[in-house]
Amino acid sequence: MDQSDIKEAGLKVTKPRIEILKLLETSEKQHFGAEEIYHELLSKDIKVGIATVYRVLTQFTAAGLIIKHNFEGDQCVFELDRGEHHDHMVDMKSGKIIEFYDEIIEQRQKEIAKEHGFELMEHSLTLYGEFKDKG
Amino acid sequence: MDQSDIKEAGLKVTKPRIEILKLLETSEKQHFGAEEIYHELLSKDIKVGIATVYRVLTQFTAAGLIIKHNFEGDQCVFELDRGEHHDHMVDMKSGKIIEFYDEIIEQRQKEIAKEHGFELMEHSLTLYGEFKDKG
DNA sequence: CTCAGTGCAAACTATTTGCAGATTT
DNA sequence: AAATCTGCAAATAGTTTGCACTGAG
Repeated sequence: MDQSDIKEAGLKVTKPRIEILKLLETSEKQHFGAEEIYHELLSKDIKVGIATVYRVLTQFTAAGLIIKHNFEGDQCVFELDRGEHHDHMVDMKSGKIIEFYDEIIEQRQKEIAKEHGFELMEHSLTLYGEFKDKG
Repeated sequence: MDQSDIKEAGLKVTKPRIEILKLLETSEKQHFGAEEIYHELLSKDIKVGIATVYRVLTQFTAAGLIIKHNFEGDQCVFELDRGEHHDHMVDMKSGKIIEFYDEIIEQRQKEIAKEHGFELMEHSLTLYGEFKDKG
């Protein structure tokens, strides 16, 4: 359950932390901006400060509970780290984000890094475009 | 020459524009942050305001003369658009950036987009890590 | 001469931080 | 009780904008 993840991260189990993690775990939507999380909580009558949201997100990111993304645009986006790496496709009209994983690309990245004497630590691949309507 | 590119973009040929473009065209370094460009010009006794640097970079980006990147971290990075698409490897220690291009990855991206009914407009692939010393 | 461009300072947006009081353990 | 956490407001960093003046065409 939520609580244990928080505890294992060396953090006290507090309301804001429980609620933020719960939101990320149980929402259909997977990607949230900080302000978005903040408003989401407020709308559920959970009182938090935006500063706390940012602090918690930073701590969760450091603890590896969540992942922080720097997509195009001004604000960062967070998602639960479910342990399975994936990349993203971002719909520039609707803002919708979907995930994908491609073994060939993953492999090539490793090879390219190796060819360049580059120790690969992480990578970010994002496709920007638009989902075509299916009907 | 510089001037014509600026003119073709529908912009007047002014000192700040000429100098910013020249810097990007002639520097060994290919990637610059806005503040970095600003200080680079000041150090050459070219007086500009930081606001002008931002405005010019925005206009050049809109005109397709340069490309704006959102790497990890707080600030955007600009580089001349030499017309050849490429991705980046960023050394997280030194900040050094090198470019690469891989046809296999490019192809896979197109295929993946197609499979998802996604009209691909642009993409961003960045590898983060560290260059290993060669000696 | 006209309109776009510039510098400055003020405004903004996203995010961070100091601090005193509140909570977790 | 001790240490961490929180909310608030103030501070930052990067970037943008309003405005009166300057400069390109």
